[in-house]
Amino acid sequence: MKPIPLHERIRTDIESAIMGGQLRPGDRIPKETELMAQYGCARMTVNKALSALATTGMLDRRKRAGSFVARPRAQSMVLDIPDLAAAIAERGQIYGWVLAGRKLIAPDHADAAPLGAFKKPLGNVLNISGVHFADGLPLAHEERLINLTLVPEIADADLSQTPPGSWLIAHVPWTEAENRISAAGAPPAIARALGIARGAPCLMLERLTWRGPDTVTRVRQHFVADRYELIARFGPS
Amino acid sequence: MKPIPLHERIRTDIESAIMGGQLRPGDRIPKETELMAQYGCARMTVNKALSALATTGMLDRRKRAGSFVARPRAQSMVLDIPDLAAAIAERGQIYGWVLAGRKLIAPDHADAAPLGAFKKPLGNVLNISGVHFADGLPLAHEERLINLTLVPEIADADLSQTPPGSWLIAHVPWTEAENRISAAGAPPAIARALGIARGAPCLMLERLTWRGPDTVTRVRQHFVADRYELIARFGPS
DNA sequence: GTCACGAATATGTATAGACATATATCGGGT
DNA sequence: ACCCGATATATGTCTATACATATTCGTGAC
Repeated sequence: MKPIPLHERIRTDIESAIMGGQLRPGDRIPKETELMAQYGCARMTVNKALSALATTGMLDRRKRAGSFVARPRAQSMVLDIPDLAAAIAERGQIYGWVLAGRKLIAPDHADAAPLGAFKKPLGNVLNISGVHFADGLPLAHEERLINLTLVPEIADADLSQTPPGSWLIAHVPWTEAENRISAAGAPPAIARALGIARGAPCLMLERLTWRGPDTVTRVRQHFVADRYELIARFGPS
Repeated sequence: MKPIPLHERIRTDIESAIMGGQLRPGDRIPKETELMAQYGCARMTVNKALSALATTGMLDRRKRAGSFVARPRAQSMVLDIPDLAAAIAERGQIYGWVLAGRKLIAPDHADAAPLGAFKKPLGNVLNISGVHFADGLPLAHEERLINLTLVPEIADADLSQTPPGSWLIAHVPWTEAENRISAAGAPPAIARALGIARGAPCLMLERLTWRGPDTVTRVRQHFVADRYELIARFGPS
């Protein structure tokens, strides 16, 4: 039917032995030559399997000592932060975006500060704000700063049709990003835009995106509390 | 000085070409035989580099067609969800835990339902609630269900000293976990425990942990809004 | 023109061997 | 007892080769 590659079989064998508890953290697993004999294959094949497990952090390999089951490290999970338009469409709702504000900020203005952390010569900054809708209901307010020096083309984009996040994801590569996730009461202006009470609980997502040493954009999104959640998973998808 | 493995150099070369924008999504990269000539090495070495890039989702490889720079998929980031005790200690604060409630729930009770999703024979369930403190200030309320069938030893643990999360992370391996992150207004009981107003915004984290097909534990934490945030990063740490 | 089939091609998997490198262990000297 | 260096050992990297497999592409039949 489907011939599973041998190196993959070795990998999953060990993986499930760890998952199932037969191999516990700190335990030593058979050395490459032993597995090689056990599976009747070349060492490179075993090595490929074990190297893969090592890079995913499931094994700890030390020369001369052997390979050991890694102790449960910091619980790092994969968090999918999708493009909002795509995420809403995927869950079968109709996406909408209303541009509320668009203005240029001089590089020395206080509001532009978050983008200027690394490199001195900062050009003009574009400030965008608007609201994301799902099935006509306000879902999130977004306020964004965009470094025009790095992304001059966006000055010509029609951001009343395409939300800036979707535009950027399709046009600008980035090398590094940081998301801060917290909760906050809705500030008056945002509460008004979202049609909720002042101080009503919101999920706040703040993302900074860099390309090399330069900050590309910073976005701050306020989600209406019970209309959105982020999901982070770990394990066999 | 530092002999960097060749396959790693090839990998980082291509990686930075993508990051830097010289290679754009959809672009085709040189075929293995070309890179092999360019670096003067065997194909296996090139293959190792490209396979690694493919498994991290940076390349899209198709037989006969070639290797292509992957389009920016769902922006998946690494979210560190640390043990609270460790996280608070790390940021230089004094950690505290107060156990508020501890009771057994019969397997057929409605409250035990979240743990019984997969496998029928569910034993007793332990219900724990308490509050985490940082520097004496309430930080988070926690309510947890623990599957006693999988973790019978915890019945004897002193959970008034050690919070259940720290105990579990040290004693129980898990294979899969899911975190849901949202915002919510504090319910009355939790608001009272945290010393905040009813309905005050909270960051809510709900985590389900499995071992194989069995649910190990479910925890629901309410963080006081301005006292905690989660950070997810992507890129060169 | 279009559809089916075979050939060309890029990647996928695997092998057997070689040398490199880090380090745990064992001796030996003080 | 302690420190130090030699040695054995397990992994790390790389090569040259071989065959498998999935697609694309071109060719030819209809």
